[in-house]
Amino acid sequence: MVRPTLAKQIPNLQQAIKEAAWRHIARAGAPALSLRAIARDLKITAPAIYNYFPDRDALVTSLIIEAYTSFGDSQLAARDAVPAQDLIGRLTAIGLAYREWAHRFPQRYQLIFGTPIPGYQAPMMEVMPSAARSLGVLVSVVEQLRRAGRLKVRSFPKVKAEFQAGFEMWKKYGGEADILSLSISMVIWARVHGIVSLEIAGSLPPFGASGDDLYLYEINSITRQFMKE
Amino acid sequence: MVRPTLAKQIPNLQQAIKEAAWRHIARAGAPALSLRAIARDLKITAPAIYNYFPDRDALVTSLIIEAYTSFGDSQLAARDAVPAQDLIGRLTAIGLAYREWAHRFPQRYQLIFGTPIPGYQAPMMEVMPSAARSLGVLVSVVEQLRRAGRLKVRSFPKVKAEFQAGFEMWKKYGGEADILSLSISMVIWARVHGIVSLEIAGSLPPFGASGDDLYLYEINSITRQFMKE
DNA sequence: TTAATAAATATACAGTGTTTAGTTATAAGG
DNA sequence: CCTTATAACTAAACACTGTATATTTATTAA
Repeated sequence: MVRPTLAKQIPNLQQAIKEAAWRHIARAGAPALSLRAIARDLKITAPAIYNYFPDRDALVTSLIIEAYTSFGDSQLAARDAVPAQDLIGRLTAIGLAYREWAHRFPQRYQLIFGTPIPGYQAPMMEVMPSAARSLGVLVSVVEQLRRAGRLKVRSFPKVKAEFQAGFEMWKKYGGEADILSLSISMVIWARVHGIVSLEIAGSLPPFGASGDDLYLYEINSITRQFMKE
Repeated sequence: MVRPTLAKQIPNLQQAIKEAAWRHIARAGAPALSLRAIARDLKITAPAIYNYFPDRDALVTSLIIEAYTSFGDSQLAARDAVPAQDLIGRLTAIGLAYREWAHRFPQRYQLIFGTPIPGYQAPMMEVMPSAARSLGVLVSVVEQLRRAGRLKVRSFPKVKAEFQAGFEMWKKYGGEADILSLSISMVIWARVHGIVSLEIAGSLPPFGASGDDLYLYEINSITRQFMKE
């Protein structure tokens, strides 16, 4: 006396729910995500979704993890497409891939790095692995530059003492990296995020012929300021 | 046969609605803003608000303009607190004031620069004046540096041709400024926004004893990279 | 065949923004 | 002073939302 099959017409409902959610997000943005609209799409009732996700936030968390994974894949692919010796080339490549992914999936970018769902706060414990994997690509390249003695920083602000612990957690997921590498990665991330988030919000006009000249300028500023050679 | 007074107990309902809205935003964040909750606060019914704002988005727009004004005030005050001769000092001052304001009013910062209201898109025509006034403070200092021949840029990416027109609009509001000054202001803005937005979202740990060392580091990076002397 | 059970539905509740119709209060004109 | 025009407000309803509860359906194992 156990369980019946889950599927009638739809073989994998859990997956189908997420796919329908992505369709809605792509069309109307993350805030417009509605369980009832998803249910209508799949010709089921809204409470049926609760068999696969405890509540709407859990669905959103699941989507965020998927987005981080997609983002991380593109970061890894960009890094590994450049020879391991060419660290500056790798840094540039992941920088460009960062913007490219964000522009290809602006709604996903806002889902991850913005706060587009009203009362939602991402549960760090669940999201951390996929988040650290994606942002860890940058850290890994910076760390290798540091080990090669090619970091051009005389002094750098230290993380506040009581946050050192939380910072150490990153090391677990992102591979063994020095605090300095993590800190510099944060600055780089902030700079890149600054431009990309304003671009996506439509607050920055496109610079240059293909609209990415300002971004390239910043990527070069970063390498010139922080890296030797 | 004309019009009656608008107020019974509440002398200025329009203002009272906005104040109640700010209270809710400060407590629960912008996405939690609810016309019915505001109405409950003021002991009126929700549709009564429609006598003062055509819809919820109009109320939000009004709040955004108020926020920009408050932000602009703090920018102007910071700039004018430093002697006009000390342009680098002025640049540093408005940079610090930017972060200070954002940390004092994180909800307002997200209201302006994030996208915290589900379907809302700010109407540029209405918001532009107050937005340009506040961001124009940065532009004005950069422009004065340019006129003094103290901009350290060999080449800088140009704004895409078809956006030149929209860029010219900024000049109307932000005072007469060269396109180069506007462009450099954009980069500076993006860098500052990158850190501040991540800080406010809780994604950046505090650096240094008072948590602003990383920000100071970036402000100095900006002046060292773009300005002479 | 029967009993167990996962999965779906039906229904309901409390909340939202907004529309419509009707009411109230005020101020001016005759 | 009293009527009338009208701005401002309320009451009720509509179409939504997420979610809880109870019930039904369908499947599978005993």
